[in-house]
Amino acid sequence: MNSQAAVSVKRIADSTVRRLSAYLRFLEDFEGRGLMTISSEELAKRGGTTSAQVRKDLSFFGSFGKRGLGYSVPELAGRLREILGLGREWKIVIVGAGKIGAALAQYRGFRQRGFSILAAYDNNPEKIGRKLEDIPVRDIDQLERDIEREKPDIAVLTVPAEEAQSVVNRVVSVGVKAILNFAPTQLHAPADVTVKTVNMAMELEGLSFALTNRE
Amino acid sequence: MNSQAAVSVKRIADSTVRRLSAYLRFLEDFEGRGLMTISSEELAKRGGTTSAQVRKDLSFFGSFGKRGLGYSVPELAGRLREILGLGREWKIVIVGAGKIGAALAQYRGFRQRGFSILAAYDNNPEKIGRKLEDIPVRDIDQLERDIEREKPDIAVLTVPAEEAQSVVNRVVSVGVKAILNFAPTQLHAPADVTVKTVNMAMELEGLSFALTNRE
DNA sequence: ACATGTGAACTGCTTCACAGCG
DNA sequence: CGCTGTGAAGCAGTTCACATGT
Repeated sequence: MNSQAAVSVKRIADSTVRRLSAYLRFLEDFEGRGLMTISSEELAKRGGTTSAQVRKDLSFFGSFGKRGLGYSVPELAGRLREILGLGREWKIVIVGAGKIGAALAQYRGFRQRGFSILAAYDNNPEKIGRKLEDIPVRDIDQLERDIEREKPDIAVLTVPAEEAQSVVNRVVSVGVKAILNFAPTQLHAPADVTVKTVNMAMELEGLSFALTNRE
Repeated sequence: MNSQAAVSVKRIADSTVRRLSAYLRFLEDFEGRGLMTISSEELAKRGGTTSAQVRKDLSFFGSFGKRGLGYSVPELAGRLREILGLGREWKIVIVGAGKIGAALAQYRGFRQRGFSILAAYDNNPEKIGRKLEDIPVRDIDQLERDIEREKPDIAVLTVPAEEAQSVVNRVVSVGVKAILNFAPTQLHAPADVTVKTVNMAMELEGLSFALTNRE
């Protein structure tokens, strides 16, 4: 009934997208083992959720299963890649070539999923001109010029908290619409810019809370 | 009316705890600037939420404000530290001394909030016996023995995805009740063990989805 | 017979709106 | 009067349960 792949008729919840991402990982695992079909129940068990949740998540995008049978592993994997926008290559710049920036630059998970790192930026003259693995470290003064020319899709922020908002303003001013923030600070950006923050301090405090408040 | 500090009468939502953590950060910022009181409205603006949300979040734990005035910055900061369990020192072990493990070992945010890293563990003989900054890298074979002796509160996992579940099983078997997982995989643990996962691949896919599905 | 797809019921987080109190 | 604290209302995400299709 619904032939288009990624129709967001309704607004899709963040939690749903995260689960789709998890399902895709399991499917790739199953694909590697040569399994051809999988049920919502099996997918649910792996992902720590329920079969109804799996079916509901998928139903926002179409009807990919066969009643009485389950889902075709390769087909569903393909559909999920389409839905998640993993069919194309996304270009990334890393802003901040400190410890975390360097670790990310060398993280192989990026490439594996079609994320290609163009460059890292820093203001430290010691680092500018060097390479992280095979990624050039450039002067942060070039940031806007380079972005306008190379049009990266995503900016990854690994600068100190105090500088993060100013970097957001700079990359947004030259058209970046997606930001992955590792600085432990709340960022403000226009509504058409998606910001995801990974905040280790916050996660640790969540663990501290959990350890403290259980009877 | 409610004299105890951290009474979880109701189950506190994860989202609430994350916001409390954010409020504390802002309060520390205000404290540094010598400001003495703050309203729920100001706290909300900074945190990208609403004043009602701030008041509701705090109301789960008591009545810390003064009507017509707002909150005392130092008092509220103290209360939040108490609620989040930041009054004491938490002991951490890092399992996996790869790029990310090394970056975390050197991350100053841990110490600042009272998280003290005891050691890192790896199975690579090249790394065992060395130090990351001033944190010893030990043989992962010692993991259980050391945990039983040193009783760390939190295990941070920076091992490959394939090994993550087995490390969970090992640390849980010797009493660890809180895990911060950086491996891109779904982990299963007993109900009394809190697991938080930081999954960069998932965040990136969330950005990919957002970039793909907007009209 | 079996597993999907989906309206309906439910649960729980967020927002509203105002009473309460400094 | 101003801002907190909080029941009540509203809304969104999850779970239920069953009709549907193979």
